[in-house]
Amino acid sequence: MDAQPRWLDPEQKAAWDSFIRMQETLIGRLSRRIQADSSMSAADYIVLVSLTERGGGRLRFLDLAKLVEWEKSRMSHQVTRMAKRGLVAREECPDDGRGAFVVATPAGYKAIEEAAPQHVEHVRRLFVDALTPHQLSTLGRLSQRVLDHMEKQPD
Amino acid sequence: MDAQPRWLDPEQKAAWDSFIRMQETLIGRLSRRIQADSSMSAADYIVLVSLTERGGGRLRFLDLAKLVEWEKSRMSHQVTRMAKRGLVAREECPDDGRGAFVVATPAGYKAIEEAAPQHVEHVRRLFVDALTPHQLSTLGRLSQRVLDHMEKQPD
DNA sequence: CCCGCCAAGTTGATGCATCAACTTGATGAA
DNA sequence: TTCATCAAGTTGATGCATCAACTTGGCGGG
Repeated sequence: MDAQPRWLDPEQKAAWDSFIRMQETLIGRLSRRIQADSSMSAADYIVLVSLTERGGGRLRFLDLAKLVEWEKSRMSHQVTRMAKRGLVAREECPDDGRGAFVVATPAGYKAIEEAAPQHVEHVRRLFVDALTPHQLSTLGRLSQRVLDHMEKQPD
Repeated sequence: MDAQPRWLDPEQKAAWDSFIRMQETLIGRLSRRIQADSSMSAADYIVLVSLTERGGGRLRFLDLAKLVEWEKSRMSHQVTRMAKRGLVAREECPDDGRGAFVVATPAGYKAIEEAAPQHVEHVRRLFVDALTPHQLSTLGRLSQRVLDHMEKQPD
């Protein structure tokens, strides 16, 4: 009944395997580094970077969620945890009774300002420095191409 | 005191951002697909593939963990969950009283045999088909290069 | 006005990831 | 033999991710 599965050919499979292993290793090492260097999680880091650098330290809940491309539920749980640790605070929105702002606290600013340079160093050391500038830009271009392709595809 | 942080230059940052977004989107969509198609998690899938295709359906615990490059604790929890769902079973090791085998059950085989072709189709559709063969092999080569580089780096 | 609908955000349940602490069995040296 | 040590695997605690169900407030039409 079914068509034969169309497996990847050896070259395709090798490329896919390398990509997957690289990506897992890299992300794993970077997150563990963030944790160890700053006692923040990778999720904390992303949220604080977006909030402070792109949102000026204060954003509506859903704007923040869109910025990092997270579901609102994920963000809500995350903000709850971060608020418990004092990295951000929730504030009411006067314009919209349902709404909420997320605000970076001074401790949040301090944490991100300390963590960011270290994180960048690790990105450099593990990733950027592995490639020539030309190779790096090729990898970026190919990534963007895959992204563009995915956006045209159904889920 | 500290040296100025050496931020990424705009080209580097663009490449890094594209890579990160691509990788997150891709992995996210593929895992959700596996879940939806087969009611297995991505973790279940990886374990079953390794166990059946590379381990002949039966492996010592730590061999399996090494194969997928997981910590033993992670694998132990995962095997517990999978055993509860009937995908694998634990068996005692006669040679080594501490040891344990992990064995794929018939249900495990059935699950992976149904899931694998669909998964490959999604990898093709989202990733492989986004690139020309030449681009794909370039991406594979660059990934491998980053991997090799990371292996030489301390944690 | 009021009612249905939608938008914003929360909550609870479940599964996954990680770390540290623990148990138990193998092993080699005195 | 016996003891210290190490290897194999488990367990518990905690935080993160995802899904579905829920609450509350805004909004537009009758």
